[in-house]
Amino acid sequence: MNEPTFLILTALAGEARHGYAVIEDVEGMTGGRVRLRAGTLYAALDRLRGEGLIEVDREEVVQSRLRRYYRLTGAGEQSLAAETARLREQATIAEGRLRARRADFGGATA
Amino acid sequence: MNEPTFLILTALAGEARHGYAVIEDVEGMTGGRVRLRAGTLYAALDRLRGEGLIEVDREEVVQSRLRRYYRLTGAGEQSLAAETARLREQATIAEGRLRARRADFGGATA
DNA sequence: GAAGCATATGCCGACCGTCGGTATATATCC
DNA sequence: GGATATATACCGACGGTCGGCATATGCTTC
Repeated sequence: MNEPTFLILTALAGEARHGYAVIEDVEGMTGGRVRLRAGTLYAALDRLRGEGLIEVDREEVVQSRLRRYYRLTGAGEQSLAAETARLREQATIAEGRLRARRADFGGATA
Repeated sequence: MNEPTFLILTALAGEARHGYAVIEDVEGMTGGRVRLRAGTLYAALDRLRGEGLIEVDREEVVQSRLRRYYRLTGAGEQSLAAETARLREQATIAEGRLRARRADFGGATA
């Protein structure tokens, strides 16, 4: 799973959100580092819907603008949980190796 | 940074390794889940070298087969550390939301 | 009142990185 | 002799993201 996809799923894990709200939530979540492009977001939303990881929650019209809200499905929740566990494992492995490296003073042990 | 790239960097964080050894280390590290394709690996190795994140450590000939060993550069180490921190942060955010969700019994609070 | 920005969805071509296969070559195992 | 493991490398195909554009409305600023 790629980063944008993971972030979109995480945004929807909080609560049902419409597309633009996902962009904003992801931006806040990443400290401004990631601002999803419209093309990326809506393509991913369609794809994720096709995969059954998210579904349309409801549609609202606010100030004559459509808002389509999405929510995580059970499969989406499981998928996000699995991906999160994977991320954590990989981070732990990488951190361990990085730490061992530094204990070496850059490789000059002797 | 994509997963294969991250895993390659992590493999080289342990010690200098040649291409095929990276494939094996990544396979072990992921519990057999990820077996890098030759195309993916060598393309990534070339790219990473171009970006200055890794460099050739040495070359050996074992049983008339060439082994080109790569190692992480200082920039590569920093890059991997930053990526690892990012992974951990995102995992923490996602976990928090998933936990909050479950505390809700799937949204039916009332 | 025009310009610019935020909101909101959506399409499109370009690009990057990975996949999957193939090529090449040697050694080992059955 | 054929399959598998080792080891590097190239290639076309594909998927997903980028970046830009289109569309439309409302709000703010000048």
